[in-house]
Amino acid sequence: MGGDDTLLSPENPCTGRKRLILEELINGRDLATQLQIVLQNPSADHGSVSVEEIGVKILRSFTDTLSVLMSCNDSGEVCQIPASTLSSGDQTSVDSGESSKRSPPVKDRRGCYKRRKILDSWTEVSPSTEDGHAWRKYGQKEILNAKFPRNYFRCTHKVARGCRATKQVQRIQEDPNMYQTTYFGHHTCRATITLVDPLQNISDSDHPLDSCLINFGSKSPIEQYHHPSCSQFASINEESKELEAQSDRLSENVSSLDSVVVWPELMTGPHGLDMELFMKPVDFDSYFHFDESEFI
DNA sequence: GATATTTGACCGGA
DNA sequence: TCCGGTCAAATATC
Repeated sequence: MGGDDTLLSPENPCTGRKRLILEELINGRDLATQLQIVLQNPSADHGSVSVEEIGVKILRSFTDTLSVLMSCNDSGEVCQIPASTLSSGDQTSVDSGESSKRSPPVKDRRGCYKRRKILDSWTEVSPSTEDGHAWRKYGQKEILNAKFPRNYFRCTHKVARGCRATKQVQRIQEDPNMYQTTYFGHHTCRATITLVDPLQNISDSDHPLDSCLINFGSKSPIEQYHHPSCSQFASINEESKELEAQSDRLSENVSSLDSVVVWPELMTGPHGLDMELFMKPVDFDSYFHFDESEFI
């Protein structure tokens, strides 16, 4: 429990991918530098390399990186895309393969899910279940040998923005005034507004990991656990709601890049990636077009 | 009418 | 086979 070092552990299948990601990012950075030089001195002789060629290479680099990231994510976390969203109306075409095992009524799809793997989870004990996020309750279950039922919540923006964050809340038997909340997954619905500040915290701090602790302010839980990948993203203060409104619009465009940017370890690798690349908000869409549908 | 909650059914891992 | 996690229809609330 506690720190999730799965990303760093040797047996983690993502470790090799991380190396690939790093290599691709470094390659992309070098190509971008090369492009910058060419653009700054268009008249100079840069050999046979054209701007278009460099651009294609950069695009390919980003595409490869995203591909590796997506494959890593798929292996570690179960994607629970509802059949309705996959088929978008044409259920029979999608169902042709799986339905051979069992043919439930099309109307009743209850229980059709993949159980979550225990990854990316952390627990908090707090007198309040409030954490600044919008949650929607989707289930309640009596737990064996537990006095109180367990409540299941998912992010309100699950459908709208594909946010897969969920949590389980259970009152503590010994102290009914306290709630044990177990979080699963990150909020991708509003991660974009925290892209700059948390990373700056990391860079400014003498102890980068300290900045990964959750700060709940007045609602601070009695007990906190380190979140595997800087769980400050999971809690946003109330005063940030105005920012949130802006980020909501932005997140629809760049949510697919969240997992790329929030990796602090990418900035501290042996290759010494340029921190500015991550600190400054970059409008990638202005330069590169990503077709997210390719990864779904 | 839209959104949130309740609750029984269902599935899959242990 | 049991139990925990999720789905989705029914119901409640705004």
